[in-house]
Amino acid sequence: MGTRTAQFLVRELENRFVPAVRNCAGISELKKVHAHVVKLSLSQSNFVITKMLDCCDKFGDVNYATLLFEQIVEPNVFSYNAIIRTLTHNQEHYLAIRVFKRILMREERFSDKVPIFPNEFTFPFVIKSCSVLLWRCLGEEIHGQVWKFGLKSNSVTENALIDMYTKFGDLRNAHKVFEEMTEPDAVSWNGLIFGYARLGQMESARVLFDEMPCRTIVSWTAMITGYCRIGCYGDALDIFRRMQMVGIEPDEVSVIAVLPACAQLGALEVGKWIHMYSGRNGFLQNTGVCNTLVEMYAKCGCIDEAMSLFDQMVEKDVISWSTMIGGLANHGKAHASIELFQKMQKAKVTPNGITFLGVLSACTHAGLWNEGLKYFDVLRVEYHIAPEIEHYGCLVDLLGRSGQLEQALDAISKMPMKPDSRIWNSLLSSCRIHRNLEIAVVAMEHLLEQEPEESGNYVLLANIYAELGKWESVSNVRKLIRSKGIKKTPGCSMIEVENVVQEFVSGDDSKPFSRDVFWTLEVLVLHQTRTNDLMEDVIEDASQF
DNA sequence: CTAGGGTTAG
Repeated sequence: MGTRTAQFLVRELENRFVPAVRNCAGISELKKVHAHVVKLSLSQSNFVITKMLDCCDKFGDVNYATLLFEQIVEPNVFSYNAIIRTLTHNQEHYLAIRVFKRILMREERFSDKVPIFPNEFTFPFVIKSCSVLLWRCLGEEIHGQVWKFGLKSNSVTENALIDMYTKFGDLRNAHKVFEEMTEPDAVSWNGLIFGYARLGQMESARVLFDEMPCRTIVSWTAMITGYCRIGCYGDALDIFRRMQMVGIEPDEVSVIAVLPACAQLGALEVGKWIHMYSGRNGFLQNTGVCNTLVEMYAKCGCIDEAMSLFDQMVEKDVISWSTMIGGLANHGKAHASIELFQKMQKAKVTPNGITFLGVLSACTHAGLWNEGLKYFDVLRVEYHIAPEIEHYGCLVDLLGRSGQLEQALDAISKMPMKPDSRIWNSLLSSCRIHRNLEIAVVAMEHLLEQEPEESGNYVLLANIYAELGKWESVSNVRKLIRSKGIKKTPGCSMIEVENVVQEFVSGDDSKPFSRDVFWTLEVLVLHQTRTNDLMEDVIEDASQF
């Protein structure tokens, strides 16, 4: 039998494994196929191993992939690429780069062997891993390798470089790669747009967006995300509408991107339309779409609608549970929120730090101090979550509101991070409830040190003095505000009324119904005689109109 | 035999 015939037969044998590996429904099935591969002496076949590595990639089993790869004595560029791809796709970025380095080392150390050069299928993943790790000097080194291996005009590689530099916040080099491209495609433009969006520089993003010749749905979505990131939700909605006007049908990702804007603006009608649209197009199978819809309904005040959508979801992840738990807590339904958390544990979904923020705030709102303190321990001891500053905020809230002000102060001093203004604010308002001037002064000192320009802090201090009947101190604080020339930052909120999103800025009388609003507010205030001090300024403002 | 971009909870 000639060599050519033998090669043909081996190839034939290898090909038979392609459908077998492709049809594997999980890693255990792949292991069975692997057993056959070994039995037929094909465990060194780069072709078959590459197919199996792709399968590991699909099911996210990095360990098995590593095992498969490490037993090949002579990997070729296909198997190297497959293992790097698997590692990058499964967030093992450091390992991906280690394997890449092995290709380069091999070239130096085994010059007698068949050389292996990284190619256009290697670099996009290596560059991606490098950008996730934010490893700048390595990124520049790899950029050099791209030149060395003659890939500086491969568009996928160049686009990966653009993406990498924008992730580093290095728009200069991103532009440089872009300008050197012979024909930048949509991905290249989108890379730059997203780079500016990430930095919150939406004017620059907008210039590129208007200028680019080949806008895709990804470009529109990048703009929506960017506007949401800097809080320009109205602009995000505008872009979404314009996208539809030019005839682009929203997909799952763009729906997920625009719904937070609806939630923040209270644009319920748009949100409802997206819900219907998602139903028509089968998007409700997508957990992310449902998660953002639940969030939107909760933020727009439709907690029952949020709950029924949550109940109907085909698959709930940790975000779904956290959103619903937090939504219930924000609606004052503390017991329902805590119950749902217990259901989540029964459903064997592991909560994370954000889940506990919802639970803790529910406990605070319901006055379940001890329950809340218990959960603070549960998150640390049972789930090994390192509390972040927001969790300490909840802890200070729980201790403070239950009147344990010394313990709250003690907890703050034991925080592993520097307490910020929100922490001191929380303590301060607890001092006000429990009329503790001593600790209030401590909190106030820290607060004014951090935010000397924030007028609200002085108002809060004045209110505490007022509640304690120290009228002289009250007028001293007011004088202080005036002498420092501190301006009040106007409060602002938005709500949808008859399909139009209305923005309210405190003290603003330009709306046709401002009079009614202020009048209603006054009625409400009259019912709140105990908090007269706090509302004093509001009434003062209102009476001008 | 293989490749790249946009997405959700505080």
